[in-house]
Amino acid sequence: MPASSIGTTAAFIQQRNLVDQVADYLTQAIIGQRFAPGERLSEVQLARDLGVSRAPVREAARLLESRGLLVSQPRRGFFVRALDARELADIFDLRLCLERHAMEQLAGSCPSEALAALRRQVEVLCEASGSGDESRRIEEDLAFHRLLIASAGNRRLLRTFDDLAHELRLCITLITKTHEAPDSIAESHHLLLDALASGDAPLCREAIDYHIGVAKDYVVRGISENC
Amino acid sequence: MPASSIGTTAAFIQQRNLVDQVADYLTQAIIGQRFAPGERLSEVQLARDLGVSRAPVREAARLLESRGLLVSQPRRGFFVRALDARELADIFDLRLCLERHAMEQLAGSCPSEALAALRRQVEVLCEASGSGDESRRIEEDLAFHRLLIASAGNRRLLRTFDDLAHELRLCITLITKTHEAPDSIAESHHLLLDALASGDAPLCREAIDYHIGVAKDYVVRGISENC
DNA sequence: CGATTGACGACTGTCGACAGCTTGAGCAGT
DNA sequence: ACTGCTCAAGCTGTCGACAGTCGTCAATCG
Repeated sequence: MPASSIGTTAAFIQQRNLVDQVADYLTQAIIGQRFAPGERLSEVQLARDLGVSRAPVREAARLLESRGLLVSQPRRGFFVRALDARELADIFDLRLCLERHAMEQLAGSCPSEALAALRRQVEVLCEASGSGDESRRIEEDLAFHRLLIASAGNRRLLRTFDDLAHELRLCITLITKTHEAPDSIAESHHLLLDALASGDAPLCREAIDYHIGVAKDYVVRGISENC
Repeated sequence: MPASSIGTTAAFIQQRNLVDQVADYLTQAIIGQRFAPGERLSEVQLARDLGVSRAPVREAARLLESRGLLVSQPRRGFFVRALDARELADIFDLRLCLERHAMEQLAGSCPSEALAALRRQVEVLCEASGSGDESRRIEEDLAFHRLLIASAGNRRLLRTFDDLAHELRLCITLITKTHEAPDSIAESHHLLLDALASGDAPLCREAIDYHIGVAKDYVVRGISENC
């Protein structure tokens, strides 16, 4: 979805399920910081702007609420999620919890196809990292970690990660706006591959702990400096 | 601060909300097996039966979908979630992931008040277990594990557990309908307390692994025999 | 001058209605 | 008897409208 089309709001709503389109629009607008954190969103105004009725707007907003991008107050409406340092730390702690579980499970039995797929994704990520397109780098990074979780074979775990990924995408994007990400991030995924290949569970745990720890420090420090 | 006053008052006031009432009704109906697994639910018919319009029914159904009690297909509507053995195993695997994380974290630093609160909850659970009220026993059991997660201090982790708890409640209730739960279950929570009190991380991990493993075996075996 | 109250405006919660899609029954043809 | 088609009924997706509620701000009172 080209970022330019978001500006022409009414034209953008033309193709699929209205709810999904509105949800995509809202997601992009929040990620792109076109709504300020904590800002109140009016259903009627959004509906007017997008040229649809309130029903799909309301339903899309509930969807984003379940994804943690919006919060609602009864009879007051929806507000853009404002993340403080503590919530951010909680998000990365949960992320560590999920990925550590996947890593430890894969340490025991990681199918060679899964490892190969992860290796390919790291290559894609490194290439995206060199392209200078920050948004693409973030997506490929998330895609790698999603693949890691998916390789563990637990669909419910994957669903939980996908839920969390929306919040991750939000805070990572916000930070990247003001802080350059170090180039070493993409490369550091090789350490995860090495740990998986070794089949050593404690090493896998150590690798993912370090990896997520670095990312967490990077984001939490960025937030603390900004606000 | 008496937890009862604030909790019940707020709940009572928000209960005026039609969406929440419909959600409660649907939840109880699904848990109580008044809808068959996989059964299609018609928005119009539910609205007629409950004497409300489709809007709150639709919104409540989306809420239950996000909780994993319903699934939706575009232009086809909502269906009662039917759990197979694999999904059940996935649910308990995720539960282990979350609780293991909380236990390992608490092993390092478990405030004495938190440990005391957990101890009290185990007593409540044992008493409920002896009362013969299966529904109450399940709720007190879930309450203990919720308290365990909450003690770790990560709100995002707690939210994830709360989401999962609806699915847990569903499958545990279904199993309990046909299979008597062994009395030892309530008592076995003491092992978790002992592990926490010891402050030994590997012991904590071992304790929760065993505890969730027993519960998982109990439920998965029940499902396999039933279907 | 500060606190209180009451009216105004905006918004959410809820409702009934309509169009297009899905489904299943019934009919025609083989 | 079986397969394919038609069509009617029911359903979801979406819409516009109304009523009750909340925040705001000015007028009033201590």
